[in-house]
Amino acid sequence: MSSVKEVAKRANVSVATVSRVLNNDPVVKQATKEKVLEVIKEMNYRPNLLAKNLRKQASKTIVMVLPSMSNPYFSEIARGAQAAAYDFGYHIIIGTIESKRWILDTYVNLLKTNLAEGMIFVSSSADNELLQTLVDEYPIVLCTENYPGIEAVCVTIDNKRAAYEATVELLRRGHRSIAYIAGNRQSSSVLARIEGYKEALLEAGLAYNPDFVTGAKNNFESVVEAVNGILGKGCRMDGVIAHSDLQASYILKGIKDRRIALDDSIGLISFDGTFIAEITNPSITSIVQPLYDLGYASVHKLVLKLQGDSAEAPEGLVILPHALVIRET
Amino acid sequence: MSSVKEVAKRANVSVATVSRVLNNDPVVKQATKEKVLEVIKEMNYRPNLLAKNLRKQASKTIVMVLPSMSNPYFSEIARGAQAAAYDFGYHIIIGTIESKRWILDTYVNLLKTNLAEGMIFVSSSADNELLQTLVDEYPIVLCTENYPGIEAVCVTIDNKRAAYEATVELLRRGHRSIAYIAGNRQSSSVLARIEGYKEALLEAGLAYNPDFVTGAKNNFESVVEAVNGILGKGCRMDGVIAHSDLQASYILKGIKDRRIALDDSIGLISFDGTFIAEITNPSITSIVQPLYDLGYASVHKLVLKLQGDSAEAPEGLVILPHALVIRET
DNA sequence: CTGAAAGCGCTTACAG
DNA sequence: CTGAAAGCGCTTACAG
Repeated sequence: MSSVKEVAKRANVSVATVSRVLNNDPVVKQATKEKVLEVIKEMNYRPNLLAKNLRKQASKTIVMVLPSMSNPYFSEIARGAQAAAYDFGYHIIIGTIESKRWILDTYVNLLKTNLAEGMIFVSSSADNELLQTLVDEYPIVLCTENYPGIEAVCVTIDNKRAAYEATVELLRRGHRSIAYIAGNRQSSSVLARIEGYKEALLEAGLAYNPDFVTGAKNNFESVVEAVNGILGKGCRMDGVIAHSDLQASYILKGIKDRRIALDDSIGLISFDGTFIAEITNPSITSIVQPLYDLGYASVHKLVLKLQGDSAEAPEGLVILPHALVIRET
Repeated sequence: MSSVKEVAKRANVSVATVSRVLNNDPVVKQATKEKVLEVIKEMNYRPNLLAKNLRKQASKTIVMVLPSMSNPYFSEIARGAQAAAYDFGYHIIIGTIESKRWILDTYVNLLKTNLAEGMIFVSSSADNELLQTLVDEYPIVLCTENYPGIEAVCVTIDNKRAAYEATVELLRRGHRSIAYIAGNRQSSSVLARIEGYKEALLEAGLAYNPDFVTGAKNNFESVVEAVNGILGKGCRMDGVIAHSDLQASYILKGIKDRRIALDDSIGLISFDGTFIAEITNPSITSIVQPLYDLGYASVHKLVLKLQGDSAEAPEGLVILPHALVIRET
């Protein structure tokens, strides 16, 4: 209810002075400052940020879009992003796309209507075309998924290396027929991971057989279908690398339900390392991604861009470390 | 970059007319409207919502706070809330508290600085005292968790009834020593559930023994400790009701890891019915909550409040239906 | 060190 | 049906 005007009147100063106190302008005389602060407290005054934002032409708000929240993979990233936004003094709006274009548009509109200053795309939340037009006009950061041809900072892990390590681990255990259940899209991370998988096989003197590689959506039926598709080609497998913990958990469930003709003693390694990998039976060996840090770093880079700190202006790839954690599979 | 002013100039009308077109004021002559719309399109003009918000003294934004996102329980609620916000033309900021007071304060500040118009508290995201002061000043809706003495709409399920049904199911199967692993706090939902559990026992002619009831935090160690706490009192149990799917999954994990001296053939029923209950082995029988609907309805009620539609002004409890879904435990 | 005044980009009562 | 003007609550260059 109260405004700078009323505070000014009560404190016997001008609105300019109140504003200066509010913004910690060191030019204000100590005594004046104290009086104003006292009045502010006494009136329980809070500045109207709607006005401040308009005047400063800045919302101090960023948005992060993710495919969904149902996978704990994304919630961890969101958690890191939230912490970073707070640390750097920004508001953050976290939205899930759920594969619906109109939802994505809602968030993009925040940018277009000045309600947000920059945006972070996690995983494959948008297509190349949209991304290109946005990158030209607004500060954008990519998290997890790089887009070929798009000139934007991308914070991710070394997917190729990680898949390489997972494959090497399975080979080390003596597995020789390793299937790769990839993500749905031909995204850059999927491609990089398959590269790493391939490299490890070749290094071990094994042939790369495309029949052992297929994609699956993030639901039980699709994963069962994917594994059975490989099996159906007459391929026998003794190891599997899965695109996510969730996918791996579906494989275990499929095996248990006899929907998949495999034994759960199969070598199984998944990406992500969320708590999902720990609550299944058997628990799943996985490539643990630094999810919190990926979210945090993405926001950090975006803030750097917003503040136009050209010295630290981030460009290109930011690679964060992953780790292979051995569990029961 | 462009503003109503520039659009007005190009269309040879006043800014007032442009604004009327923007807001679909039917008073504008069709021809004028068309011309303005054309210029808007041609200039690719988007209104600056920072200005509109200030002028209208409304941000068209609501905030929903949840304890965390790591439990899919909360992400489903958030999903419903997001959909509702879109349907009713509001922006929504979804924040997770992570048990940190400073994070909660961040979101409360959105209210105090006019950046948000109303707030939804999911589960126990705030204490009674804070809630009371907020309810006095702002439109507030509670989701999932009712607070005694706080006069706010609360959207939830019939927790007592649900726990009653879960207990009856276990009794029906012949279980006679049923433990209740509750949530951490003495919240109203926990209390209601214990009531239902108690009622079912008494109806079956069994005694209610407080030794069989204990609380646990949402992590593995705490749940193991809770179950072993009951076991340590010399209580033998053949059935367990758990506060959440996650807790139930920890119990199964504890049994498998031999940290809990029970067999996984134990009767186990959990609350929530998220996908967690499906990926465990064995899968968990649970009380399925209408999570998406709880989120959706919470936003709907809040919007009703904001629009001051006193006819539909919501008051008191809104109870949504739950369902007992039998799985393997 | 402080104040008067302009202005951020909209909307809306008022007049015509 | 349309326009001129005031005003939402701030911040900031300018003058003193």
